[in-house]
Amino acid sequence: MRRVTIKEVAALAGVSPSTVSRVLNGKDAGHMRPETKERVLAAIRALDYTPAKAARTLRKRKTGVIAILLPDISNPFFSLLARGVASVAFEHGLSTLICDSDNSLEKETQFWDILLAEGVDGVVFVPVGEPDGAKVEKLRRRGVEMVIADRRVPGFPVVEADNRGGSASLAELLVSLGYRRIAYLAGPKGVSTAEDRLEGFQVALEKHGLSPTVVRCGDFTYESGYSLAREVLSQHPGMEAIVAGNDLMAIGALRAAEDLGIAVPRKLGIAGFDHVFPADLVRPRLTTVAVPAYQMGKEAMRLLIEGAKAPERKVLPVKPILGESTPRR
Amino acid sequence: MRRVTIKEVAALAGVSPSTVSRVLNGKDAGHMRPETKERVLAAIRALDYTPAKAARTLRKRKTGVIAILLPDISNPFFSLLARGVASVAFEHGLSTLICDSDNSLEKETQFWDILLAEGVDGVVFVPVGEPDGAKVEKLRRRGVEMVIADRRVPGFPVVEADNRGGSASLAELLVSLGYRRIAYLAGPKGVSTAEDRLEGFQVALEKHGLSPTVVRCGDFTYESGYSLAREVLSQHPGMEAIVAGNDLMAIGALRAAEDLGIAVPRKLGIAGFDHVFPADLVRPRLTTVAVPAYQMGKEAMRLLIEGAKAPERKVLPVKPILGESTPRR
DNA sequence: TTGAAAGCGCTAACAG
DNA sequence: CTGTTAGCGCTTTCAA
Repeated sequence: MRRVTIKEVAALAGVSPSTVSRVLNGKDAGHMRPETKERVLAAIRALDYTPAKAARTLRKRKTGVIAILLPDISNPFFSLLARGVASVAFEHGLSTLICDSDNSLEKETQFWDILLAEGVDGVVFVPVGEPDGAKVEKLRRRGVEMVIADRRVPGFPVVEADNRGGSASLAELLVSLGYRRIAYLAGPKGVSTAEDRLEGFQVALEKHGLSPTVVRCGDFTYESGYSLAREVLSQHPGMEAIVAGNDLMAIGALRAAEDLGIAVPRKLGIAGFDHVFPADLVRPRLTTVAVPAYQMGKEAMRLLIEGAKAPERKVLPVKPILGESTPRR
Repeated sequence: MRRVTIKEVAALAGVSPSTVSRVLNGKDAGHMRPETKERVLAAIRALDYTPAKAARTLRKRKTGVIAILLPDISNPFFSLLARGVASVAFEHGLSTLICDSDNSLEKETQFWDILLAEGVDGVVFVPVGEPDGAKVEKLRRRGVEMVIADRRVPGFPVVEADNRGGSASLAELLVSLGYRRIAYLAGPKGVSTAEDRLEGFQVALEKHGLSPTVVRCGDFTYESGYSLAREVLSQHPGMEAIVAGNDLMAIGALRAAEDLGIAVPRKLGIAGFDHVFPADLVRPRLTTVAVPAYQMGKEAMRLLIEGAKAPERKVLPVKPILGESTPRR
């Protein structure tokens, strides 16, 4: 890749490289002859010069690149979150490296080394499960800033949704609609999002002297929602509602009910969490809890920029959405 | 960001930096004492050393980073495509910079400068519309490899779907089902994908002495599908089918019909293109044409790696999917 | 207000 | 088989 260098620009403008560098970095405040500056700018334009970031990085020890490491970019929740991160990064002149760990802890671990080599200035991290402690510790020692999004990891700043609260409201809603026999299809163990939602739900039910009739664990995918729901519905014929840890699983459950000939919502209520795009596409429309994924990405990136001054934890409000998958009374 | 350097490793291993470098780059084939190599490896492990990519880049004039510049990562078609690109890049030890132009030509243009500064080795490019010729030409002059995906740009290697063929098959299908009065909601002008699909459809209809009753242009979003369909359906009460340039628009049309109280498929047939995840979620399930987005990403990345040796154009086969949104007869 | 010089961490000749 | 040397393109003292 042939490059125009700062030297060539300097030569054309009849100045030294340092002068060009000063113009490039805005370090000419007041004390540079406007004429000189103009000559430099002209040379830059003439040669269509773009400074090499690698050289700059080497010198400044800052890459101007941040990474977002997440489980699956084709999951609408995460792609929205990623857009939020990228938009704030872009505003601050930072580039965004999107790293898709493909729901694999192993791949995630490999990425830590890549990010370290890449020398990213910071990372917004959505862990697959329990992250590799040693690697993460190494990053921290090396001074790479890190903010966790959507899920908690002890000892790191985090931006998350009010999962317990949202889940509790959802439980209240279902109870008020008259549902009693409820199956809960949770997300994966060890993921705070999944656990908070389940606990929030259970605690709220207990206040009414109730508890989920069945609890099963899935992995937040459409497929796991489908198969768990199928299983639960065949084993428990009188089930009144299925509540899933996220919308994708809830939509899987909806399909399972459909395939089993169980009418939703007449015979079975279904609810999810997240309010991703597909939740409004299915019929009946999903009852769910809206989580501001895009804003979560933005907030996470903001915390990353603020660094040490930032709060250790930011909780975003959520909002229950009453769809048509849970009418009754 | 404190860094362990190659010098420190060399010192600990009691060798010169070049020796460490040789180990790092596998340039020790045969002619290095195994014992020396072992000492170096031990030192690397002891210090938990990771080479600085910036320095390497500066020296080798290769970053090991490729970019994928696309209109919207939260569009399921593109996020799948991006995953395909990233997976092949990962296999080859390349990092992937995902650049979301947010459907804006201006932002897209800004990205070209960023990518140039970043010094990416190559770009998989899904243009928003007609790309900025000057910028793209500059990239090429600077030796940045580029492959276009999904849409054609004259003069660049491209991986695309058989849009004309797929659209023609779809037209045949609809005709055979008995549809005659058909509205076509096309994608944006100037985008080859949109134009090919429209033309393929028209040509196939003409063979039967037919042509679309109405043709409108949208922008491939759910919203544009919704509003165009609403308009068309109110203005042309007897319309038998709406065919959209992609699934998102088709789903918008489905919602419009729903809101207008027009029964699909009893009163109106609807078809899309792409076969993205949501197409199977809506009811009635969408009749569409499956485009292998993930594979398209993979192929694009492969072309990028093969470089000049690669074919100039690769067309991926598509497959019509008969859903429930177009029964009849 | 500007220039000269040193060096960020690495690799690639060229010696030895 | 391994070390020495000279940069890659930029920023940043320090001096003028």
